[in-house]
Amino acid sequence: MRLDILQQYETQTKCLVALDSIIFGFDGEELKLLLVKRGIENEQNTWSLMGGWVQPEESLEEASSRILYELTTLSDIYLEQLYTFGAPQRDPVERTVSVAYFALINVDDYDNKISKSYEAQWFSMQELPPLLFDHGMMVERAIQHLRYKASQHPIGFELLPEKFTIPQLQKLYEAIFGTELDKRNFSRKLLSTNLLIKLDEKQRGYSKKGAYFYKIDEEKYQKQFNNFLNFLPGNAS
Amino acid sequence: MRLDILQQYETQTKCLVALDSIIFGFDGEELKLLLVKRGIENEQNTWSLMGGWVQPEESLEEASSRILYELTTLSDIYLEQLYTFGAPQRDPVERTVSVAYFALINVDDYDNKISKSYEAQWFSMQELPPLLFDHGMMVERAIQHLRYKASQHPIGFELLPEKFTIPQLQKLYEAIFGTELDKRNFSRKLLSTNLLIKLDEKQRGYSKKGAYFYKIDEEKYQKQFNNFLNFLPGNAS
DNA sequence: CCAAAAGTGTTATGTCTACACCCATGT
DNA sequence: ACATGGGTGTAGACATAACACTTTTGG
Repeated sequence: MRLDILQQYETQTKCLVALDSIIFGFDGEELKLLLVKRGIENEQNTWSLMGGWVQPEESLEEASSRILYELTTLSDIYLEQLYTFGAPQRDPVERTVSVAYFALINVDDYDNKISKSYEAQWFSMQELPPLLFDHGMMVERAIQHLRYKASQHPIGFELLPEKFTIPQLQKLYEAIFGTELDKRNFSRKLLSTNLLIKLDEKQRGYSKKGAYFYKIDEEKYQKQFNNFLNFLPGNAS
Repeated sequence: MRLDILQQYETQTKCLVALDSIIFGFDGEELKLLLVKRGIENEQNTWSLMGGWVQPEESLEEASSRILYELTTLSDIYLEQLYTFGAPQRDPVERTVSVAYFALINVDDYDNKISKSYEAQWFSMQELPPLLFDHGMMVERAIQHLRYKASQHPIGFELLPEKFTIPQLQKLYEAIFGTELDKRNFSRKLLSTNLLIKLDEKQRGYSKKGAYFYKIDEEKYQKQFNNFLNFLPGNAS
């Protein structure tokens, strides 16, 4: 029996194992996706998700943060495994199983630090270019998952700067769900979680009156990572 | 650029890609897990999830149904990708990335047809033996996911025979959530979905009065695979 | 002073929860 | 006739959804 099993290991064909990151950002108005240009075979200059290979001594999580760091020089990013894609012909060069991770970053944190070695660009979710391989499916699944997560967990904050206003947050949720929300209901629901701390400072320049900044109550946020809100808008029948 | 990329493919280390199935069943009283005995190195006679290797020409989904079929001779089983486990040392023999799928089957469908080549056995979720590798983590994640799914989607039916009674269904949900539910609220909520069709036939033998059988309205069930119930019990604060 | 966005309360509606009694039948 | 599980209704609490006016201030 023991030998049988060890022989089994030897006779199996191995696959390349890749990672691809669906990187969402928010610029205050629109939900964005970060893509890189990748030339490969006759798909030269196709836009693609940021990806890489898993290294012998690293876990999948480690690999995906490393790859994200290589592109953005950001660490401590919200990163979650999404789904694994392994259709035999998904990569025409060679069979590759790809584990997709989805990441949320604040566009402002990123913008300056962008590594020059990648041709990377933010795209509006409404105007995505054609994507490499099955990356379109990955993005589709990621947006679904983002909607679910945002409705159940206070995950939306990950996409905003440390200090943010309620109207900014509302715009973010409107962008994620592709719908309009009532600002009175929105702010009441949100504040009722007691996860937001109101600051004395107001946002200047955007509106005349100015909106108060809030920050997150990190402590409660960590503890209370369940039982959040039902943010599904009124017209979700 | 093109050559660079192709070279990259060649220089990457490949991994074994395995599949493991978390197979849930329900016997009318308890939620069960189907495990197989697997002797390997000094872990001989350890219980393990049913697993296998992905073959060169098959997708991950195909591989997991094939493996499930090999064990149960059942096809058309509810099967969903759960998570991919890839810690470098998770399999001491050789680095293996394992894609975990979770499956729901009706214990009655299975029992007779069980393939003799595997030493397989149903275990109560309360009395699981120690499991191989990181299979315990897989099971933990699977039960969490089952709870989520069962609360959001009419997925519980997959674990029951074609004809079932409301009390059976309630027992199933109680087993999944590890809690007691109010039968009046339960049946009202459930029937309000209009996904159940009441049959003329009554269950005999279990109770004196007998409970009516229901079956699922397949058509609606397929269409309405969203916006199901909030089944979280009253004490879920 | 006016335009533009911020901020705030109330009411009606629907949903959820808790709870208790009668029904059908096999023994 | 009685024990066992099946089946049903209601009232109070709570959450949601719809809705409009006042405030602030830069230009």
